Amino acid sequence: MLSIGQLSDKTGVKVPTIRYYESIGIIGPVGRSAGNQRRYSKAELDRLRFVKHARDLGFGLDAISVLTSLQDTPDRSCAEAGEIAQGQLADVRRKIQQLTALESELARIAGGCNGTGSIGNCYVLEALAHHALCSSDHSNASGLA
Amino acid sequence: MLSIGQLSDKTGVKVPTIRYYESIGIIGPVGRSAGNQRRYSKAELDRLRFVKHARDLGFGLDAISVLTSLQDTPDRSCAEAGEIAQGQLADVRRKIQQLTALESELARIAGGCNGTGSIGNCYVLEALAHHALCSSDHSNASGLA
DNA sequence: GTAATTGCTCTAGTAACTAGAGGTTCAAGA
DNA sequence: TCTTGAACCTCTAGTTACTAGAGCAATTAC
Repeated sequence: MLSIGQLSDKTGVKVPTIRYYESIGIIGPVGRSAGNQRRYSKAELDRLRFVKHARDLGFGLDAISVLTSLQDTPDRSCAEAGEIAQGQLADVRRKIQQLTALESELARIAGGCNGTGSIGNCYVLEALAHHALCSSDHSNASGLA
Repeated sequence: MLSIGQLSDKTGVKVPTIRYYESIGIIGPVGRSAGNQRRYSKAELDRLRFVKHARDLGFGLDAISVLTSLQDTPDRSCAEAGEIAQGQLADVRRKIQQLTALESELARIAGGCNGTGSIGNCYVLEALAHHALCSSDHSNASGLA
């Protein structure tokens, strides 16, 4: 049996995060020691590793909830799991596209400043003030950074 | 003079967001009508457009605060504005790199499921359970999606 | 046995908004 | 002028996925 600190070391998930996951039901409540401290078994270690891996791959906690609940019903079709993964892949691809557009815009804006001018005629501030100077349309791209 | 709704229409920034920006000082408090409703001038329209454009480019509100305060001191060097833009560019490039690594991993995982199997031997769930199946190291990539 | 570490619960804070309640003001038509 | 409906006001709370801190209890190593 592992303490919460040992579980944290083995998974790379921080202790407060583990407690947070328990509080929102991502991982179940777990047995306690005589002194009320959490004790984790191998099965719970595996589940947390699953959660960690999925988080690292960018899955939201809601999606992870669905995936873990799917694991508990081995007879159902795996189509749902496939769809979630496909959705996540589509998300990532969309974000890459938007970020790539932003990158070229930002490179142009940042490249226009050599640091020697004064604010009064700063290209960076000019460019930020006037969308017309932009080549691509990056509206609705917020929430990416 | 514009009402908050007209300002919203002209900038694409939603009404509650404008009030939120005012509450945190991103845009200043503004004149009011006899009935206590906000009234905006051309200068305030310009400032909100600047904020919107910078947000669309992924700048955080903290960075935007610095940039707008720079605008008010036209004599200072523009090096600071340049650094902020370079920092944002570096951020975007780092995110693109991480997302690209995630993309190939996810494509492999999602591609392993044709939706016809059952959960018991689902490749998606297998792959999520075992980091060892991954070719790249995507740890610490969370917070991207 | 004692000291250091680790654990416990609870509250509040982060970014950047969004949603809703409950009430007021404005603009246009009758 | 009156009325109606849209737009406005403030305030609180919720969102995602955690993180930080207070104040106290349990465990572990020496």
